[in-house]
Amino acid sequence: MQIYNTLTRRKETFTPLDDNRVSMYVCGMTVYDYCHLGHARMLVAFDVIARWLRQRGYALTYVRNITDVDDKIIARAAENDEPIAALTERMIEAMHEDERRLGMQRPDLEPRATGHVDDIIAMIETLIDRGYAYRADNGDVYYRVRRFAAYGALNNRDLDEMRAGARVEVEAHKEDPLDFVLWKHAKNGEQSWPSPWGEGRPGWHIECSAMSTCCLGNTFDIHGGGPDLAFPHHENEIAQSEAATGQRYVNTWMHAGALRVGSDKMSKSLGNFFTVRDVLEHHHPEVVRYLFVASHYRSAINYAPETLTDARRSLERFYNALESVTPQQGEVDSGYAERFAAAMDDDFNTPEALAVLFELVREINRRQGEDPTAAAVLAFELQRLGSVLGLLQYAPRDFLQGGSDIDEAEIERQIEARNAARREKNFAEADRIRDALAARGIILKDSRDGTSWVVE
RNA sequence: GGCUGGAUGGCAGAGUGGUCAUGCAGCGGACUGCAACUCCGCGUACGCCGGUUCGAUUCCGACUCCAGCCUCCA
Repeated sequence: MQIYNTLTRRKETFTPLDDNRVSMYVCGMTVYDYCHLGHARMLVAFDVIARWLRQRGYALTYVRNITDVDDKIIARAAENDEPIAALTERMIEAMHEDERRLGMQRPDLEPRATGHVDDIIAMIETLIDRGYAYRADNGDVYYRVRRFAAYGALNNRDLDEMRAGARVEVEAHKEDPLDFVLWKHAKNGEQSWPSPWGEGRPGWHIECSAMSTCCLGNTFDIHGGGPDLAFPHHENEIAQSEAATGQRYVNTWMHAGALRVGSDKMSKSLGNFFTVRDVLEHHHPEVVRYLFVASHYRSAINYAPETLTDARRSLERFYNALESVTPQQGEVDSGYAERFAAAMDDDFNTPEALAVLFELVREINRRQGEDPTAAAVLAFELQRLGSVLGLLQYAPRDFLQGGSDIDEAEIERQIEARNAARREKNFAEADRIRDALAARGIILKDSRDGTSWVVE
């Protein structure tokens, strides 16, 4: 299997540290608001990656953290006038619901920052002991970036050049503008924990170092995250962990591509985001998932509401094929599965894998007439491979008819009336009924077995 | 300015040194009472300029443009 490694900027043959066991840590959400589509894109990307690693027979431990202590959480809780824990619990629950609806498998572990404060403090103490961190006179603890020689390796950055262009605000307590905070001293009654440096709370970067090491060990196989985390977050994690343990931190770094809106990245700070729950009001969850899987996980996706309409049409092709056959297990040409696997083995090339599935669809449709059994067996294969991507999980009829509050019995009555008219060769009346339904977005499909309908 | 990545047919989106991506949309045909679904067929796509090569969209170099990161962000 080949995986693109951000660290080396090339595809590499993937070899786990421990035989067939794979350890993967992905940076998750800061839970102060609902997930938006950009988050969903990243979550789906790593869901597919996790699914394929397991499909390939690896015993995967997938860890994704939850950041439940942070400036924004504190600010939002104050804004809402609610306790921090109430806000974070609410958002975590919402996130899980979004995930469930998007057909995601849950990570094996979801450590929370607040549950690992002791580990965080211990790691900071080690860093101080080793000279990589210092307590400033205001009670903050900072990481001494220049002390870590390899700093910048993940992003191919040179410290001095960064400094030249840096718009780092003057922070009087830092020894160097590049230093970043490990422990923040508590200000007037903020949520805080006792520490050797006084009451305070962890900085953002340290929690991931502490939790990943805690869950997966000093060195593990894969570390992933969104496109905007490579710098500085992941760079800082490497600095913290390798300074603290003296060992290599991560072998393979993976970053998902951005989701853009127009020409901008979708982000909370730009305010141009669509929440997952809003989008799911109008679109089937699998359509959203298809949109992401139809692009390679590393490339940017330009989101516009129309892109989901296109995605739906493409998915309909799959479901149209599945609707007319009853999938059935049996001997099947392994060519499709092999090409599908080859695509997925090549850095999780889902667009290529989908192309194989579309070819499978064509063969199913072609065979239907003369060899229904072969078609049924191929349909089973289609569903099996689709499920690896988390697709084709719905009953075809439900997918094709879904999406609105329709009175099915009433539709059936209309269809019966139309078929009666057709039997009497009263095509004017038959067409009138069909057009009336079409005006409501309901499309009829006549076949040998009768008339079915789908929502446009 | 520095660092990364990108520019493929109407749109989306893979890929490759020399016959095919794939999907949507479009066009022609088949099926159908007519449609829808489906099937068959069609469209001289690879940003620009050089170079290497028998041959480059694919390799190399320059250029133009776009995006992300360099600050909290998935």
